[in-house]
Amino acid sequence: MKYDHDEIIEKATTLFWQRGFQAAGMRDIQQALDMRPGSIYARFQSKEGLFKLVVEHYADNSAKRLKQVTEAQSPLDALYHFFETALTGPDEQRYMRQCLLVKSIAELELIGDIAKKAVLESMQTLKAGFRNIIEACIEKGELPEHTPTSTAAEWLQNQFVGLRAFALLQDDNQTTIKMIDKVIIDLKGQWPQQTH
Amino acid sequence: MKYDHDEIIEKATTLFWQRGFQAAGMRDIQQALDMRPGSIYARFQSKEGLFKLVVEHYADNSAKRLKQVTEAQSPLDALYHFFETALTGPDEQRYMRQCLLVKSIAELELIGDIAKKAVLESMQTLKAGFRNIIEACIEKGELPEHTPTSTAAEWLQNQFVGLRAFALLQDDNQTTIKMIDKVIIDLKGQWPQQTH
DNA sequence: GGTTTACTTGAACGATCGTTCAAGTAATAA
DNA sequence: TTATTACTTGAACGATCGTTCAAGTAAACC
Repeated sequence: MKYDHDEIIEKATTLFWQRGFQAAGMRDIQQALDMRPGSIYARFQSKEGLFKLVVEHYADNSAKRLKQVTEAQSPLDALYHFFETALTGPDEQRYMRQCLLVKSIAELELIGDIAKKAVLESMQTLKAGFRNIIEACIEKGELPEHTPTSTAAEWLQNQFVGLRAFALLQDDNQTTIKMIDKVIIDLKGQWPQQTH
Repeated sequence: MKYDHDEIIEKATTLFWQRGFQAAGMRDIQQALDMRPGSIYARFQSKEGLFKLVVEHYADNSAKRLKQVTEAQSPLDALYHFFETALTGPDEQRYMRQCLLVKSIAELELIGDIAKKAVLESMQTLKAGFRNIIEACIEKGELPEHTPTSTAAEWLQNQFVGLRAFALLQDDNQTTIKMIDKVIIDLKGQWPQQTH
């Protein structure tokens, strides 16, 4: 085995993150990984098989970072910095502002069933991660007791998705930070009632 | 001229909306429009040229609907219904839940410069539309005077983007409506201060 | 030492991509 | 009536797509 597995996955992650599944051609992949087609197919069976591993690797990484937020002394502060880091990176890493999973959802129909399943399951994993953060905030008294955990988790993930699309187009970090501030304000704010 | 221009654009819009720019192949387009390649190229010069017209048509349409919201007796109620309509359509029109522009942003790098410009300009148009709605709400006393118009407009557009991605994956309309309720609550809520 | 296993190479495959073009048609202008 | 214009047709182009495969290499196991 000539090539290191983790190194391959990381290089592939960068490429798919920058270009998306469809636009990253096999020849791009071959060049990025410095591997010949036969090697890639012997290991990963197909472009989709490689992408599936990339998605899982990405989701694992994201889940780990959300867990760190949960375990911080102030989960709410940590959440703020998590958003800030994800959304205001340097320009040469601008592609990272877009969530790989969300980007993949946009092209979900042409990805293939195996990787599609991996994407949707990863979204569920992240949602659970956001939920844990909310619960940690309540436990530490940073959010009111009556905060509807499940709804707030879905809402928070949703804010994250929206902000990543927003930050991708945004040149001014100050504006992005203002949006993050608003998220924190609204997180502490009112929630819709069950009854209509 | 055998084919009606508006009809062509509308059929093309449906196809691009469902599939995206990249995934909609020329042969799909030929079939959807019932036109041969030569006809398409004589009129639109390229796939990108057709897509540009589709984007502009879509943006015009959206802008028109936002203007109707602005002119309603209760812009805030109208805004609510605008969100509801866009996000909870029937299942066979699920593709419409995704904003064509946002979907296009995800594949902005492989679209070509002409259509790319059209997409970004259309986003600006819609942002202006949201801003007008905010101003109308303030004028009618449905939102506080001190609401920061520009920030709120960007925020509102951002919520819309996030919700469309959310609703695309969401089977339960009740959950989506809860999210819309939250948007309206937060729109009336606090806004981040300039100072840090 | 021989066999197996896991991986690697790179030329080549068929399919599909966006696009071109010579030729045809029908309406309008001169 | 002829020329021009705007559009239409469908076969075909070269490029690129994801993938295959026969052949080679190197470490592991018996």
